[in-house]
Amino acid sequence: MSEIATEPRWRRMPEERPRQILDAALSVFAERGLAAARLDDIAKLAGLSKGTIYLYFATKEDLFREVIRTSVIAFIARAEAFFEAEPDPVNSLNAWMEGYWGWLRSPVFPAMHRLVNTELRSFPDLAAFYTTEVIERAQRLVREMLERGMDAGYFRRMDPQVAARMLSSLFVTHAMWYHQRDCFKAIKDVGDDLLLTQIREFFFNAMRPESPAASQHA
Amino acid sequence: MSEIATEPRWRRMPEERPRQILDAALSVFAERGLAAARLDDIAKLAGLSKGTIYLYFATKEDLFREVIRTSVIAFIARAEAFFEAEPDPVNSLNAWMEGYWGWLRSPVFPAMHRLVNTELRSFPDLAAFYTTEVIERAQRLVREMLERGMDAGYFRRMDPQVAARMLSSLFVTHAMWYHQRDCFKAIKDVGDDLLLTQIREFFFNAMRPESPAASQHA
DNA sequence: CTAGTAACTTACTGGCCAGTCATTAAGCAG
DNA sequence: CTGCTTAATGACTGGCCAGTAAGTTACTAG
Repeated sequence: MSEIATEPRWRRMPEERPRQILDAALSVFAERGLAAARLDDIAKLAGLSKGTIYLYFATKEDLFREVIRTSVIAFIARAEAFFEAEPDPVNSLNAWMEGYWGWLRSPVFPAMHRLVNTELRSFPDLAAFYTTEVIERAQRLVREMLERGMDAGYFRRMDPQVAARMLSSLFVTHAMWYHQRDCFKAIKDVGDDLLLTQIREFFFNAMRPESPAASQHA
Repeated sequence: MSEIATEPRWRRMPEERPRQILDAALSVFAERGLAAARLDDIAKLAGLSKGTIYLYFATKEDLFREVIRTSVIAFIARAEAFFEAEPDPVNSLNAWMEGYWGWLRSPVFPAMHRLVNTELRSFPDLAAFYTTEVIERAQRLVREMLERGMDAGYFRRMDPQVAARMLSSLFVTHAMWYHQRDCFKAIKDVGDDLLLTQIREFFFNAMRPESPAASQHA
């Protein structure tokens, strides 16, 4: 009798729930992995109860699948936006690096990477989709930028496919380390931007044209 | 009374047990991951009972620690010993690359990498162990080789820590792709040795001195 | 104000599995 | 053969957590 009913203990938000759950799930999956993620933790982070999750998703794996699917779609949309930008190879490559690095640092990537590396065999449909629609598409674009850079004399001549692979290699690993900075102390003290700069400079150094006078070591 | 006692139901083999358990554990950890690995499965594969494992290892994590120690640290220790014996930076670096690449292609690595990327966050003490005993030790070794190479003028001057990180980055990612060749078609057609050559050449190109004329700095 | 119902919660269940311990049996010494 | 030591077993326990369902509350139409 004393208290006025100010706030209800919970609200009905059937429209917003799926989005809230997916966001929380992504966060928890990214941090803990699929097996170690607790649905109670996801519920708590989303500000609702575990039972509510089961109103919108049938099982834990179903939820995981949906998280990945929506994240991939978001990534592709963003990547395509980058690709429409510059025709200049160095500018577009720099823009791509910046955008790629931004995406890699988002919580989407570690979950994605985990799926690819560990849980791929459980989701064959997602595996095929990811390979053709994400990896090969991105690789082709980078390769084209590098080829133009070689034609312009900005980069040394080498197999552009290999060069694109090397660039991806550097980015992917550094992104994984970035997401585990507390474990990998070598990364911990290095700022996000500096990390990108280091990768870029290392890559550009590897790609810089030969000096007129050739020098070799045994 | 009918059967002649031919074989005992089990034998005493206190010397062989640890080795058997570690082998089985590596195999199961590789296939299922740390959290999903069942000690009963490990016991079954090793041909003994779960209780026996606890005669030799205190906990599951302890077993994992020992698996890591025997499979990885032995490799690093060998490399360190080799590095002591071979003072020439380029020779020792080439030897390191060859040995590293060989180890990365063994089934030990994907298991290790998977565990580190997906599950180590859930086991902080294991993470700390892995960081200090594996990563930092290997990184220090590579860094010292690179520093000597810079001092000798073989490599351009740059932060040796960063250079070591870049080298690791290239190797780790390529190893993962190598182990998933059927998914990553970019790697599929490239032979093992060629892959190593590509990585080595890319890295040496990134590290080659700015100007060949000015490579006599001590 | 009052049902009615859809959204949400909470307390519970059942299965799984790391770790334990009382028991069994291999191997050996005398 | 006998008795002792200890390697090894396997049934058991206790806790954790995905998934469930009965109960509760917010909202709404009349």
